[in-house]
Amino acid sequence: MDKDIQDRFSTYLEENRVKERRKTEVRFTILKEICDFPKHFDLEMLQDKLDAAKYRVSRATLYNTLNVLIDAGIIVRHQFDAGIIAHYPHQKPIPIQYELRKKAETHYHFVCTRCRGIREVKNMPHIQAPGSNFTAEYASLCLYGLCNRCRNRIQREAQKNINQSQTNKSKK
Amino acid sequence: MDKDIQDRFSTYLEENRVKERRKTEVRFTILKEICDFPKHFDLEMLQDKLDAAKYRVSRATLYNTLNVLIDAGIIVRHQFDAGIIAHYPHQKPIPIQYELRKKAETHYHFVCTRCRGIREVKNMPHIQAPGSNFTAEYASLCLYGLCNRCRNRIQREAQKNINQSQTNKSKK
DNA sequence: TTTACTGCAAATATTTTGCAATATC
DNA sequence: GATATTGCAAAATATTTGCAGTAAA
Repeated sequence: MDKDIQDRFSTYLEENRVKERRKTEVRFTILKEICDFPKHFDLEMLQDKLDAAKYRVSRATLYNTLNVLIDAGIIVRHQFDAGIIAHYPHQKPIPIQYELRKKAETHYHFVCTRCRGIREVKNMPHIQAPGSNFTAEYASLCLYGLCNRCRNRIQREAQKNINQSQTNKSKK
Repeated sequence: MDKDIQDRFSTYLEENRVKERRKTEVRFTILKEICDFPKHFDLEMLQDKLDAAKYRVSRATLYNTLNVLIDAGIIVRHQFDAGIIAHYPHQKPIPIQYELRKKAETHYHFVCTRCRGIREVKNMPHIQAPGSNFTAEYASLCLYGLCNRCRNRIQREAQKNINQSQTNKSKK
């Protein structure tokens, strides 16, 4: 499976779609590490993984390689907090995530608006685009809402507040 | 319609969902300008619009207000180039776009992978999420592909290349 | 009168670029 | 040998924060 992806990347580099592209050890090593991630990953995770493998790559090269891989159609970029999640002070945005496109195509993403957890949901919903004159190559669907844990937590907190206000009333 | 949105913002500010929030002239003025945009807009466009209205607002306040509006469920954030568009040197990413949530819910977005144009498509495709145990509040669907103009342009260019290589052959 | 909001400038974070050295074709 | 890639550090961008002054509750 990894082999298949490496081959596809090879073919892309041979194609010279954008300009002449070269097959380098750095690019294939980065791709190899990417293939090992079970889910999506961010830049820092990738950097750490390469460090752990004692393979030093500069940040600039990492950004460049990720773009080449995106252009090759091998990985996709996700920005999961775009949408309806506000960025408040001291609450850092979700870093941009990357994922093998092959994997991304088998599921969709559910983002909890409270804890910001990202859950992969296996069954891709059926999307039926109405008659239109463009060719969609790729669809990105992100659902926002509350995960079970946060929904329960909110309910418990609401209950606690009600209890408290009743206690306060009886004091008066 | 604007009135309705202003009222909803008012209600949100009174609710103190996150912490105490205050109704300020700045916030309502920004929202008023936002309501005027026919489509999505980015931070710079909003800043320019406020400048044109001779209304000075600092950048920090603008970011803060946008987050408050997102949290209030009045606007949504879009990052249209997350996905399958590579960021090459000298090719700036599409700036983060904002849009009235009400508007966003009536259409979806199609992003051309070549010219990066964003087209709103009126008919929202029917999305049927399979049985799952979370409550989706909002769905963001982005389709990537080639717009008609770019598809034609690519075809023309391909044809030109074929013609050229034939001319070269006959020279030899 | 308490606490949130605002503007400003500085600090952070993120991504890109210019250039010299290196590797691929 | 010509040109793309890489690493490094500096630059450009984008966003956040600290703080002092102002305004809303």
